[in-house]
Amino acid sequence: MFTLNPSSGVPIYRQIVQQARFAIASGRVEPGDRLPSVRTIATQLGVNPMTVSKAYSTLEQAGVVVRHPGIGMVVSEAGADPAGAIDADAQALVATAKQLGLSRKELVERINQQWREEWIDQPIPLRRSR
Amino acid sequence: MFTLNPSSGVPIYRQIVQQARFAIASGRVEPGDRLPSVRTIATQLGVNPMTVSKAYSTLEQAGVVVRHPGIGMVVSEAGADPAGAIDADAQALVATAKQLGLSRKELVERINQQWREEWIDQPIPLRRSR
DNA sequence: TAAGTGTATTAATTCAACTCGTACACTTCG
DNA sequence: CGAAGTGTACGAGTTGAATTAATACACTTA
Repeated sequence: MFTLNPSSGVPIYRQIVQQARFAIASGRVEPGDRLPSVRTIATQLGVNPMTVSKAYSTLEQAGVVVRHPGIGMVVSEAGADPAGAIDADAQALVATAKQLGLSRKELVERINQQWREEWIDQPIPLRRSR
Repeated sequence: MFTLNPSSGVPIYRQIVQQARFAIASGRVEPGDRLPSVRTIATQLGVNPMTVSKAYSTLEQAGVVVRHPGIGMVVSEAGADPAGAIDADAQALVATAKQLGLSRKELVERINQQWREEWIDQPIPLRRSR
């Protein structure tokens, strides 16, 4: 379920978080489903269980999964909504914009402009099952 | 023109950048105006000229000011547009959104929602002249 | 009770960010 | 030209957060 890209420079636990999020956003994993156990992933990837745990904690804090003691991490209903994943970034952006006296309209305009631009590098090479 | 807040934890050069930006956004400094020289500010704040230079380089890269060799840093026309100050944040947000498969419309929707919400704490205690 | 969950604690390491000292290239202006 | 003013390249020191790991623990299930 998870694959590491050691040369990417992206921390292991972040790669796990992103791949889990993507698996959910793409519908490959649905609300109510269990994510693989910490030790399963740790063994598979050859990393420490704590590293996986940190990834799971991050997901839990983001509301993507719910911890079920003795059972594992289960994808929450709200977790299926990818919009929640960007709330932190969005909040920071809006705060800065307000501080600078930008109007809501101007901010949205800026977002639209950014949307159109091309990207230099993709964050993580994900292989979509197709 | 500039004041440091040592206990804020915000790096010196960033404080300079932000205060300069705000001075411009508020109209206290206008396009065509010169910013104080590196050494003037360095002496005033008791920091190294290079630290101030780093702040100025940041502003130049952001298009807020233009370097005039032998003269100093001059506020550019485009620099008066505060929208440029949020480009970095906006870019990060858009990148995340795209990666998660959000549509442009959904992203904007989220921004609008954030805009309406109240804030727990203001990022920087700024005294608006009123 | 045995085997499975996730995690608190602690420590080692790494790495980027930040700041500074110094010397330099450059432009202006008398 | 030369003095006095611009900003900066280069190198080094320090610090602090982020990352990962080893180990032992609390908990639930069956």
